[in-house]
Amino acid sequence: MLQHTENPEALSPTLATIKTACSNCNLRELCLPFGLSEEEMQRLDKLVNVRKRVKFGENLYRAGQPFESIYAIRSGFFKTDMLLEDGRIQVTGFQMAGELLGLDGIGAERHICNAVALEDGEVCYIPFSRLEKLSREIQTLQHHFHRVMSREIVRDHGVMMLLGAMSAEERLATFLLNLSQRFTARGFSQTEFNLRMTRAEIGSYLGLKLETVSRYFSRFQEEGLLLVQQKNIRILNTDALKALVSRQGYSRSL
Amino acid sequence: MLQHTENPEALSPTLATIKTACSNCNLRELCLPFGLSEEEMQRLDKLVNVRKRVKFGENLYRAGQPFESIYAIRSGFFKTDMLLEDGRIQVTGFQMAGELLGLDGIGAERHICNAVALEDGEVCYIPFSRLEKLSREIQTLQHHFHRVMSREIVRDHGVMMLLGAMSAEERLATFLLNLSQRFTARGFSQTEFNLRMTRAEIGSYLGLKLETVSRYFSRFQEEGLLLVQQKNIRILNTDALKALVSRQGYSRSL
DNA sequence: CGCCAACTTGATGGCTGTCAAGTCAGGTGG
DNA sequence: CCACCTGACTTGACAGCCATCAAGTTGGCG
Repeated sequence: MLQHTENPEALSPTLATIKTACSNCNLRELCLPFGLSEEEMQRLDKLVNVRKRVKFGENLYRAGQPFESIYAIRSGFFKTDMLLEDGRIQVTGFQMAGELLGLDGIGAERHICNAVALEDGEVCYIPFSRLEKLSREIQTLQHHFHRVMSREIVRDHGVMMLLGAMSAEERLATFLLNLSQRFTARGFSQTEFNLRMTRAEIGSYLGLKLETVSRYFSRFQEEGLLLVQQKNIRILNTDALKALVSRQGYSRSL
Repeated sequence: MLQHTENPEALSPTLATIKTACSNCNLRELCLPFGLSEEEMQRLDKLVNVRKRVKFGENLYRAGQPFESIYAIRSGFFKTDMLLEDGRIQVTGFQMAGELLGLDGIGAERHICNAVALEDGEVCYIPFSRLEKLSREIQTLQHHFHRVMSREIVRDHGVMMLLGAMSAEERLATFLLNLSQRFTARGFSQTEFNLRMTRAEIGSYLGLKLETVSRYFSRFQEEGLLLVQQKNIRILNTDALKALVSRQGYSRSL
């Protein structure tokens, strides 16, 4: 009941062969077409011509598979994760509409992580060699693509900060604020949303165990910061959450 | 001893604008020119025409400064770090010859982290807009640059795995093996090297306190895996270190 | 209706942080 | 040349945060 409350037309008719058009996409300001002229966007349209539905639980790609294209999320919610030989898993990110998946595969021409749908959704295929070709021709596209990759690096550094320098409480507060901000940017409520991932997945991403995640959810609720009902989250006191993250007077440490 | 050697005008092009030539550089197989033809490399030479010395302790760039170019390390050893408002620091990486610095700045046209020299060295300036122009003209260069950025993302995911899923012992072992491997790729000894960074910097990078780093160095030495003399490290048993990292029978966790 | 996965909550323990001394190495000045 | 100083490092004692183990609860679905 809670999975599909926020779909921006995710339930449109049927098959995977829907003709995509960046120029009509309501995500174009968030996604790859950002900043392109009408004519340039139509050239991008020709490149991004396959859209594919991905169902809850499906892998969009798996580590080790040959890399051929990157994916723009049109709707839905994804996670990426990596495995260690001994079975340990690290969730490396959660992705939502307008974000790109698959950038990790360019370096080795092989996907490095797994991408799994956490709810039904749709992605646009962007064949990478054709994207490179087009971005040799359209400077704006080239530059924007570089910015997207760079921002991914910056995001990862933020996660390193999270994992390396923050307490469990701070990590969870940061995580919630980040989700809130990204939902807001997509026109959803700033204060209420559904988590698509389990406590264990949140924990893995934040370097914590699921029990710890659960405990801090409960504590935030006791303190009146949140209202938690399973996967439904309502933020009651954003400022207090923010204050948790960069608490003053904390002993500065290297 | 290290903090104040920073030159107040470290970033002004004081000196030594030695003429660089990628085509003669012994790092060209590691660095940006990888895979280029003679003629293409000469075009890259024209772009990468400023080389700059950076002394121990100097900032190559600081968070917040406008982004204009990326830097290829010709010699020396660097760290990058980020600050939180409350003063906490996270070291996000250590970089050595042949690696690129500054990729984080593309997205916001402003540097996001600080880059500091951990020993005297030299970097090549690569003005970014000119690199974009040239990579619109040379497909090989474009593709190689994309691979470099993608590999940076993959490296960051590896660090997330380190910080999120590994014990202190495993983190330190992984760190040493990674350094060893990178020194080897540069023609140095696989088993003996000098750490350029302090225990505190290692700790920050690994999400540990300096005392913990020190303790595990001592323990590795007791167990006959390492020989540690201050910053000088000799690896005595590489296989045992590797075994520490992916230890069998460890309870698999999500 | 009953099962199962996801989640919550409690009790306990261990890893790593914190605090505190003390050692070591390198650089400086007498 | 040596005493001294300082920053880097080591080591010990102790504490606290979070992991682990273990029930028990909830909600969705067959």
